[in-house]
Amino acid sequence: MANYQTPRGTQDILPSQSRKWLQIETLIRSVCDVYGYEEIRTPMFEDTKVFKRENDSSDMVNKEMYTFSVHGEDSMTLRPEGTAGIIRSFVQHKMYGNADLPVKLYYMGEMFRYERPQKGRYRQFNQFGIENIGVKSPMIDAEIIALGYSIVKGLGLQSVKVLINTLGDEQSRSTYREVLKDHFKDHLPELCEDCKRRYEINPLRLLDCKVDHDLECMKTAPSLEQSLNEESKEYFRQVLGALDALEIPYEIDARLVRGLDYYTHTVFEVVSTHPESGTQATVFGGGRYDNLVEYFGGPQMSGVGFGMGLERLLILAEAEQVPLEERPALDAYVMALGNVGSKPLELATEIRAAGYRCEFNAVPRSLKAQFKSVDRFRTKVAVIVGETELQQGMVNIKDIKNQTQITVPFEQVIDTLDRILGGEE
RNA sequence: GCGGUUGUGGUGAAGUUGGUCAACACUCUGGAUUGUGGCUCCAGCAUUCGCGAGUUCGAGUCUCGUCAAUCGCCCCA
Repeated sequence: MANYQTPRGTQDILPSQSRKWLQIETLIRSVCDVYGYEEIRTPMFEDTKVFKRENDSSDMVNKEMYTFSVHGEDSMTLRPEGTAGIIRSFVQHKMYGNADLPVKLYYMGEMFRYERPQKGRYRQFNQFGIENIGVKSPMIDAEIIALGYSIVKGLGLQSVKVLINTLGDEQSRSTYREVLKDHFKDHLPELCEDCKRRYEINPLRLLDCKVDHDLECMKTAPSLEQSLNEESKEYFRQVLGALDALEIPYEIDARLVRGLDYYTHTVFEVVSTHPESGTQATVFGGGRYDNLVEYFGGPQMSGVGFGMGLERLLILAEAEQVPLEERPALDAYVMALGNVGSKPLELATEIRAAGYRCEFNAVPRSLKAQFKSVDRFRTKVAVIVGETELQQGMVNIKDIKNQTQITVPFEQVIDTLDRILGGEE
């Protein structure tokens, strides 16, 4: 028969892992809360046009999407990233009319990309991200980097660094595009196949090619900086100044241009330098977008945001031995000796109602086996229901740590637990 | 989309030039000890080696296909 298993590039998150997920998610939500970002939940799929924008040349948009159409309706696509859906929602609900700009949103959830899976790269993956829309300020660019940075640091990750660059405003950017094309025009034959393709669709990406890295024409390529207008330079200076003031270490990486071509001004990427992260080193990355809101039909309004891959965060947390939560110890385990009917379940229910984590023995088992369960659950108190005591309305309560045992009437079980468990905290 | 490596029980894994019983360790289950465990001792736990074909008298071991994981390229969170 068929062997059922998770589809390629997807994974089951089992309880031992989901505890860690919950821990990370909780940390993220608390940081967002402090920074005044509120959660937005948009659909898992959108009209394909939301993700496939005109003039967008990235491969992600071109071929890595899960696109489908059912019952002859419009083409839909499983979201490959968070920003597009949020901007769509921002415009649809006219959030630009909000009295308090910027609008500060965060999202967390599954994203889908048809790619070849690798460590830290899956077809269904979880991403957390924020978008700050409506106010264009270098202070906000720095603020969101600080937010992301504090999550990474809050998790205890050490080996990360912030890479940052600026693409300048629309004008600077297109000026540079032409300057670059001009420069490489005579060197086209030397370039690799990918670069020839990039030359046409997105010359900016020529700069971070790994194959042609050492070519002479790469080294002599004009830098983006020369094409920046004064306004763009000043903007970037202020972003860096703010990062300095916040004592966030960064590295300016002139090659950093990022994949999505809606970015303007600041782009950044926080990468891990830990060997475990392999080639999938980016922990979070993003940048400012001046024209996206307008593209979706809103007013001319700038925004800035980033996306963070949670699987990677988890991999890094484990690689750096960050202590993640274990299953909490059990407060009480109700053991059954002989024929005691439903009494263990009754007691367990009562104990649970009192707010204690409690398990009970449901099938006839030897005392030894039951004590093994007690040990495995790291139980604090064993409640032992025996036939003899049951007839007298009594039950044994054993403090596992101190190895002391007393016999009390049913009515005093909770009081006794309160005393034992309350005393140790 | 391209190239490399790997795939044996719940877990970690041995498996020699293809030749009966698929080692060992941990976990788990039961017993010694039907009502008080964590030590010890004993016993049990893979009709089967990712899946499917093929070669062979015989395949975990060879071939092909397929699925998956992983590393690198591409791309990117």
